[in-house]
Amino acid sequence: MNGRPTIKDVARKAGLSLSTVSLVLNKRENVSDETRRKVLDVINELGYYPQRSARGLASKLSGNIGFVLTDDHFTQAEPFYTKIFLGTELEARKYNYYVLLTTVARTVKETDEIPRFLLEQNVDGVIIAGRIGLSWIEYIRRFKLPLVLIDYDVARHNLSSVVMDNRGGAQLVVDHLHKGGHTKIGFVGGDLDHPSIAERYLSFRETMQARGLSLNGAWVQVDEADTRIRDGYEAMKKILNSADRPTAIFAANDAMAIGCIRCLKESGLRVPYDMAVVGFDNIEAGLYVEPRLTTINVHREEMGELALRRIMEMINHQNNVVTKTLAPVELVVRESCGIKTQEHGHQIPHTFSKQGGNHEDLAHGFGTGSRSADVSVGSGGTEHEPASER
Amino acid sequence: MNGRPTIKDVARKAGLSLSTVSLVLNKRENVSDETRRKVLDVINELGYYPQRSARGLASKLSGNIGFVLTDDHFTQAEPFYTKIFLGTELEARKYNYYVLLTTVARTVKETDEIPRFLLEQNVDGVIIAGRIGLSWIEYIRRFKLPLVLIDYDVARHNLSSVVMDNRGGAQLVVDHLHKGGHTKIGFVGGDLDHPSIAERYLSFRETMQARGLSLNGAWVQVDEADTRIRDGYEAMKKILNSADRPTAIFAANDAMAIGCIRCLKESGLRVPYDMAVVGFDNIEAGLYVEPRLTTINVHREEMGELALRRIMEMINHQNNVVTKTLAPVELVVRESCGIKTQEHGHQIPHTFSKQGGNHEDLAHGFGTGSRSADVSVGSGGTEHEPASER
DNA sequence: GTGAAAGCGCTAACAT
DNA sequence: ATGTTAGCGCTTTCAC
Repeated sequence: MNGRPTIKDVARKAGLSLSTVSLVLNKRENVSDETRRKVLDVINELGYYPQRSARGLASKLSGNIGFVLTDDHFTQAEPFYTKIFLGTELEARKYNYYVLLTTVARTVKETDEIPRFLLEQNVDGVIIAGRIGLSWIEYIRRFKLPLVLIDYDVARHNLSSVVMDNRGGAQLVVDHLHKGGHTKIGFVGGDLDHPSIAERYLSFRETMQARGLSLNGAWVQVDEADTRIRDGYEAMKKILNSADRPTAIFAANDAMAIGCIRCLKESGLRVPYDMAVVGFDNIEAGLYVEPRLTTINVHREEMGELALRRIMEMINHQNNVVTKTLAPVELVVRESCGIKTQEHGHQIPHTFSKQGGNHEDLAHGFGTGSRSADVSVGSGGTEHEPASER
Repeated sequence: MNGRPTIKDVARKAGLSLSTVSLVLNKRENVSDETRRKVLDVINELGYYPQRSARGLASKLSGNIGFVLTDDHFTQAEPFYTKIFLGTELEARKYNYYVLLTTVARTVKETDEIPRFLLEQNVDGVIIAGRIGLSWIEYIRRFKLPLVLIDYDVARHNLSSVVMDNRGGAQLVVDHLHKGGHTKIGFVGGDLDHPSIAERYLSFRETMQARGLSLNGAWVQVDEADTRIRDGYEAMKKILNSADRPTAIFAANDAMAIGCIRCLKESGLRVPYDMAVVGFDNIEAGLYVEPRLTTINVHREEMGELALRRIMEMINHQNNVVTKTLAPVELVVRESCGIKTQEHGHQIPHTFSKQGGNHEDLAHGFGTGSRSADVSVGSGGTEHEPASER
């Protein structure tokens, strides 16, 4: 931490004043090209880097962004939020910003620790990722810092957010099934309080109607308490009880879809031949069910990136307009939707993103011949196994 | 970011000087109790918090620790390093330190980005977690910052490290199998360049000898290129080719153990009845194989904690003695080792309808997502149930 | 376009 | 035990 060159050294060696060097450092316009060159040369020669805290103190900006995550989200096996964080971090480098990651309990309690970066004015903006207690959002708002939510939103708070295009995704699913010949499509959901689930559900209904497909109440089960495997299983059971059955199920997320598949298998039904199933989220487990799950994918890193860019805009331009950013989604076609059945050898329609194949590399396990040829979009993937040498 | 009270305001309101307030802030001894009380009261009243950058500039300490992780480690599904990071972060709060998480490629390339916190003197110490290119270690060493490795070590670099007790773990495994009546124990490994794998292997040999158990060369397969499922599968195949077969296999990690189990099942052998299998690491996937895997667990958060404490010692006391810290491990007994099953002679229930499914907690993003990774353990033999509700 | 000077909010000698 | 006084390394008016 010692003996490293300071801006003073640069100024002296360049035969210029501190302020001129500072202007160059901050990429201001009013510096002659010649001067700029000279300063840059000296900086390079000396291996100079401006020191963070000094900068922060003088500029009133910390150069940090706070990234808040509930602990359960951070440590869950599905690396959803870690990837979002990674996207944010990578993007932040371009702005020479740091991301301070902190986890919190779901809701603020009196006794709880408040992220210190708020109290110490150590961040210029805050990103909150994932569903979190309203109390946290309200608490953090009071600091009057630029704030962006990722993968979550609260209608009544009018905050900027980056969420995946849930509506678009639901539309992709319905259209895909429809094109595949399905007209009797059911929906399985739960926890409609969650904005993402609610949007998927609403968009499902809208798209069905827009395509002239009729909705059957018995095929739509959205009253489950949660959106986990068990809930999907239970919802599927109810649907199977109806006299007339749908030929395809759209599950509000992959966990529920997996539950549906289990239920169908237990009932002796074959997926996708007797019933097609499509999920949402593209979690890794979707690759391990049989048949592998057709689902909707979103580029997680991109979401983190978008949020960071938005925050930086707010910081740099005092631009506090509330924006709702939609991260594009794509359909990942695997076996569970039954469009390309091996029996009939149908082709996969062109409308599907080629990038879907990228996610195949999540494939787990190794081919010992047990798995039939992949029916997937894009190139075959590299195999990937759980942590070996970590 | 404005109008917040400064140390000046506190001093004025308390009728004291700046330095006295500063002394209180920094918990120095030479302040009368009365004065301290008064200052603390005013601080509370004003809601004052010292500002990070100002502190940093004056004290020459950034108040940050750099946490370096290779990107593949960070985003892998097994939340091993995220939990270590979490442990570090939680512990850092106690010291009022921030942890700057950054990911890097495996090895330093000329074109690569160097973690900026090094260049900007924005950290007081660095933690590197997981196996990483030597070039990185060498590069970072040059900054002369306190440095601690987690879950990795490089013999010739004489660095402080926190690693799990690999030798102790291997001993636990051998002793457990031995006590269960096994005397013919095989070992499956690979990539002996990895210090953890090498230690497990060496300790396996040592313990076997110490217990008077003979080693059969045909039962020890450590030449696989890697330590993944596939490698375990191949190694197991070789062992099964030997005329005389062991009754138990100790795999160098869980991935390999899973490979062993697959191979055994394909060969029509029953685990644990025909062959017991024990792994190492306690990865989640070990809960989803059938039978569920007996393994060695380490408290990940604790490892992160220990490293942070060590770094703080180095920073605060200029204590640069090199220390090797062992994080304690524990045996997690499940069905694959056959000990418990034999004793109690019960079947292994493993159906969705009864247990709620192994993937019950895969729900991501939304939903409750609580994954109680409770590892109830001990050679005491407590049965460990996967996180699932009913 | 460049320089001089005044801080930013804190810590750390050094006095008292 | 408390106060005085310099800075820490940078940004930012404001002159010129």
